[in-house]
Amino acid sequence: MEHPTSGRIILHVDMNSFYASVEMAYDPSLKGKPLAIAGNVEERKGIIVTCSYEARAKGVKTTMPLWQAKKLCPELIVKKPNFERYRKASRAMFDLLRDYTELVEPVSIDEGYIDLTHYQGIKSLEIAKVIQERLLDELLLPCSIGVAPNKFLAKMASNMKKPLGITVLRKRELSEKLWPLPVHDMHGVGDKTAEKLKTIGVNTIYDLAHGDRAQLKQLLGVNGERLKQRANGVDNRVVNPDSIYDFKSIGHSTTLAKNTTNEAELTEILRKLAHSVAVRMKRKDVLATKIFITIKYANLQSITRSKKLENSIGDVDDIFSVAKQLFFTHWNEDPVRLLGITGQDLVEKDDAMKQLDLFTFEKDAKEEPILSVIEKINQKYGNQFIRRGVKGKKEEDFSSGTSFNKDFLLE
DNA sequence: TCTGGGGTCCTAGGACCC
DNA sequence: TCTGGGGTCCTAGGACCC
Repeated sequence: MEHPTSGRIILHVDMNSFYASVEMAYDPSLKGKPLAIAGNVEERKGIIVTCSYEARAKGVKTTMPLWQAKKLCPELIVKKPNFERYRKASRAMFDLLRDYTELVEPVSIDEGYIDLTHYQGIKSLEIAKVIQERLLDELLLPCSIGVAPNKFLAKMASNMKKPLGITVLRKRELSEKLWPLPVHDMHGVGDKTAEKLKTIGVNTIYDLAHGDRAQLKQLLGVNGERLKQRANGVDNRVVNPDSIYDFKSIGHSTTLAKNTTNEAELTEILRKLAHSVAVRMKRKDVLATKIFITIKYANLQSITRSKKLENSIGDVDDIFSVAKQLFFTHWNEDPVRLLGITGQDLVEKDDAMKQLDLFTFEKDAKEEPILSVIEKINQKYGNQFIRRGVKGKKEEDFSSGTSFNKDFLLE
């Protein structure tokens, strides 16, 4: 019998500067200009979330404070994020991918894996080209695609040519295409891990691929062994279209306009956060068995404190009461910069009533006065871009607005 | 002159149990 | 009459990703 994870063909589709591209699709006059999406600078949330390639050319980067970006690029056009738009564009994109296979796994709002192993007739590279062209022609959205025998290599491949690249990464090409890269470029290796690896002389992916297994395990735990495997092109994770239904926590947090020690103010923020969490839990028909709070102080140090509950809860008042108790037990009375509440260990409240957030009407979402990308496309091409749903559930009108469980993930 | 908000997975120590 | 060894649960925190 064939091994389920051998000889596969996996594509990783990664949208290029997604939020900025969606804004350009809405307003073509923005095309070719340095554009950044950033939060509210008055409320200290003015960091760059995404920016166009024209802005990147001037040195503007994700997470950079707005003032710094403007210094580098005075003509920078700045827009606040419009998540409703991005979710619509995201759905259109995944629907387009589902024209080729049901084996589509969204990993965030703007990227996903598809498994073409059993695709009949056409070469995978040809399909990648068609997908890229269609996303650009029909949705006006550019993407990069990686084609490889597993998820890790597909992810690394999609990253190799941006924007609008297609990269095929075969096992036999590892030494030439993957191994020369610095180990920090690997998906799963951040600053801390790269720093640790440096101490044992691992600087490139080649070094990691040939590193001592026991030494890596001692340094990084199970992650060390896994990273070595990945560096050698081994990754057996399957493409799972149902992973979007699998959520483990629901949380909200907010950076305050000003640091504060005012108890009434802090209590009020906790109440609002509890409300947001409760609304989303209710929408997904789940209850939480564990409540977490996050407190970030002025020095940017944050702490989390949690409470495991006897009975799972979902009601605003219950969430608020647990969060408030946690906060006033653990708060050191220093000025607070950020507060967050998260519900974890989620259980289904009522299976029969369960509604998947992906297809749920969002009552509090504002209607958009201007036409969405999808609506524009549908006017132009007819309704061919509203496609079948997942698991036989009927789709609702796009204009109603939709939510996506990995909705606020960034680029 | 500064660092958002949404997540996932892993580790580690202490309590507790057999 | 001097301290095994395996397991689970709870809590806190680190690292990483988009």
